[in-house]
Amino acid sequence: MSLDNGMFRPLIHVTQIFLTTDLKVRYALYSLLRALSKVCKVKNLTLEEIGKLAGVSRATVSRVINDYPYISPEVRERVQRVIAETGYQPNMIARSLASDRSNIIGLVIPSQAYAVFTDPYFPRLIQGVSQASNQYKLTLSLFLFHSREEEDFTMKSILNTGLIDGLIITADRKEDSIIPRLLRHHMPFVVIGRPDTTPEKVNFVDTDNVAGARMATEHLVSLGYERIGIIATDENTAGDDRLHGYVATLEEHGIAIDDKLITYGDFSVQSGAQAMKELMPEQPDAVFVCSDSMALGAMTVLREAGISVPDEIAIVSFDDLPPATQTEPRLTTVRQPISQTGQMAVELLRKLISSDVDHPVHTILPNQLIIRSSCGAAQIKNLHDYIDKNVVIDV
Amino acid sequence: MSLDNGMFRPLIHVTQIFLTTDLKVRYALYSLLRALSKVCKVKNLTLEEIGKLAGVSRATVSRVINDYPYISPEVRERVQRVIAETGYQPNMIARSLASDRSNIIGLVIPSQAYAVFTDPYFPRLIQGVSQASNQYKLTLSLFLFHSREEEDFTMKSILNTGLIDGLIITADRKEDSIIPRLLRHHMPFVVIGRPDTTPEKVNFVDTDNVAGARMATEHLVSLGYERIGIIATDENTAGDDRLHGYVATLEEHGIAIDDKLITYGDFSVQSGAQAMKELMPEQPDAVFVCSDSMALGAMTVLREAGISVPDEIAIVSFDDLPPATQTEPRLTTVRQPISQTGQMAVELLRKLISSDVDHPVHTILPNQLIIRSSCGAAQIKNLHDYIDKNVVIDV
DNA sequence: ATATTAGTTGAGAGCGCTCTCAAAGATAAG
DNA sequence: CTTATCTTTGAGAGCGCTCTCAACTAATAT
Repeated sequence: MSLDNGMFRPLIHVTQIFLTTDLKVRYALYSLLRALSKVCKVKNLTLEEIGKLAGVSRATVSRVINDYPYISPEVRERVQRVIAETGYQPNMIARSLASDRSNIIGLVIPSQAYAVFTDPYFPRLIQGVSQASNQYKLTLSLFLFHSREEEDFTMKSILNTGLIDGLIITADRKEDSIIPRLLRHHMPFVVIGRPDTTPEKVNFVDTDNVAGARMATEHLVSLGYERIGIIATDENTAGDDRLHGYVATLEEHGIAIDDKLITYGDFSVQSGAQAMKELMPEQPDAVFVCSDSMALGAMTVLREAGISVPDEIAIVSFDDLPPATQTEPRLTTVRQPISQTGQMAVELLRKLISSDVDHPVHTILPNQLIIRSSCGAAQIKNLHDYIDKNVVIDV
Repeated sequence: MSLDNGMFRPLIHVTQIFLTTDLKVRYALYSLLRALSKVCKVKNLTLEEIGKLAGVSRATVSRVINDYPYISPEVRERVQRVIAETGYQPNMIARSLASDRSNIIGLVIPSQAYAVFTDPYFPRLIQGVSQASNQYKLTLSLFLFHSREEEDFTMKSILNTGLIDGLIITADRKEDSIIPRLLRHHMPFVVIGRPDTTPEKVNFVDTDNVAGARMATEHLVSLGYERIGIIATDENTAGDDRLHGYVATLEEHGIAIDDKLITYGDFSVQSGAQAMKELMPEQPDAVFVCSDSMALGAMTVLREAGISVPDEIAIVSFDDLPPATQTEPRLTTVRQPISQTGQMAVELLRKLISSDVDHPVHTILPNQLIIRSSCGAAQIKNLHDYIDKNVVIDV
């Protein structure tokens, strides 16, 4: 780039300024450089230059930075001082090229479902993944897709350009999952939520949806409810597992399963409202709603119909996200450790990337039942009966 | 890595397989490679190897890929065929190192405010940014911070390691903004929302909050309301601008500003409820609530108090996010083009990165007034009076 | 005493790309 | 036919790191 085209553009790169061997001159040049950096973008220092400043070779500086043993204390100290003084940080891209590892992981959300941008579940999950990424000095890339062509194109580049070390997949489709493709490319990845196909070959982190649904249903049964409906979801395995937990619990208690009491939504508020409208003619005395968002919709419908919660119908939901404490009455719900799920996924992915894992790992995190007002427990039962590590009373 | 440690680990890297000059042998080797790739991770092809397969040099392949002119049609065709057959994609990291450009941009959310993970505004914004990033083949990195130390550390690495080409900043703090730091480092960046300090030096994309608030307030005034309250926010410039539009409009109509009718929230549902409780003793006949989320909280409080919307109090809000159509009555609200804001930010950032922009650019996108039921317009006015490009009637 | 080992450093060869430069052939102009 | 210009290609020098190898010193074993 010549100086005359676009005078004073903030991109004049200054290199090779440290080639002189006189230490005083070098330090003078460094001050100059610092002054210059106030005006324009100055090229970052390199290992070589730090080496020159510290009077050692590039290799030695690299060793100090990467905590290799076998460096004399004096040299290490000298190099570290220069690094501290200059604020040097190694160029990630060069490092990636040389080490064949970018320290960039991707969070992929293949589904284009409306709920992905609506349900507070995802921000929370992203927060957990982000926090763990920061902690482990990984750069987190986010991949959302707005059409199948876009997904196809972007996935191709993720898999072939070598930029991404590994992936975390969430909200995958049941049909046409992207998992086989990842498996084929031998890309390290962790799925959040139980994969629908070949879970045995896949590393995943999930919460114990069956046990969570069992707790919720058991709670309703123990409170004496008998016509217990469910608003499940049929587009993902979490919904399947929760439905399964519900069915199993009722059967254990000898309560017949009534298909008319089983409805489905898609995690959105509207779908919860819709499902509750389907359920009302069946006159359930309690409903296990498989997400807080759907419970929000369901409760709005009940209020409009003048049906009181929990007096005429009890509600227990799933997630324990902010909406759960903003309803009237506040929701009894199964708390998922969402942020922790994201963190565990990152930790597992790290192990996969460094080949520390030989066989697929399945991490299942426990859920808790949070008892508030929507289930009617306060009116009926002595709450002290519920003292249990998996139950929190927050009436 | 030796073969005997951890047999068949999927990381055996195969290189230099194309060194032979006999074309038939080379193709045979390629088939072998493909078979091998079913079993283990095979090193990606390189420019050099594609060149060998096409019988040209690395430089020529690079030219084909980067659409340089001055390539003979036959050579271009031949190279493209090899690329298509092999599915070759250039290694992004090597490309970044050589070109000093990573094509990675960062989305930074410095604020640790609760609302960031709660207000549906952010998912929508992220969606817009992501969509434009995909479109322009940029990789989007997400930077959320959970503590000041984490922010400090991560920003340092963003600014010094050369991984990130440019940043999009949103939800910046008013106090202790990160903008000066970015300016000092000459990092290309675009702010979403008007920056509080030195906006003249900063590239930003914002929606026209003043005009939006004017439309909302004007609408309420034109419907005959006289005691018009506001739930603003004081932690960011969007709130300032909306308050400003509200005040200006009332003054223009000769309506005295009553400080008791001005309250503040923080975009959360709870804060909206809280503010409405403060407002109720003042008996406003209409309230301009500066976000849908806060309007949600406000309307819950009103319903609990048995105050009917819009019969006893009219509500107009801001955002037009999903909650706006899920309330009863549905919200009259100022629609922000949130996704488009994110897209514009990416487009502007691209220009900044390639130094196509000399002076700071300020893009202000127009908002629309969406008239639904919560303002009482349906009962009072002939809606056809509102035919205007900035007004949508959706009663 | 010498041989061996451990500790400490630098030289230098990559990683897979981009981009400049020069060379060679083709074409147009004199 | 020569000279100038345009088109087309390859060689090769980086980009800023990592990592192997070899060299040298100092400490320990034989």
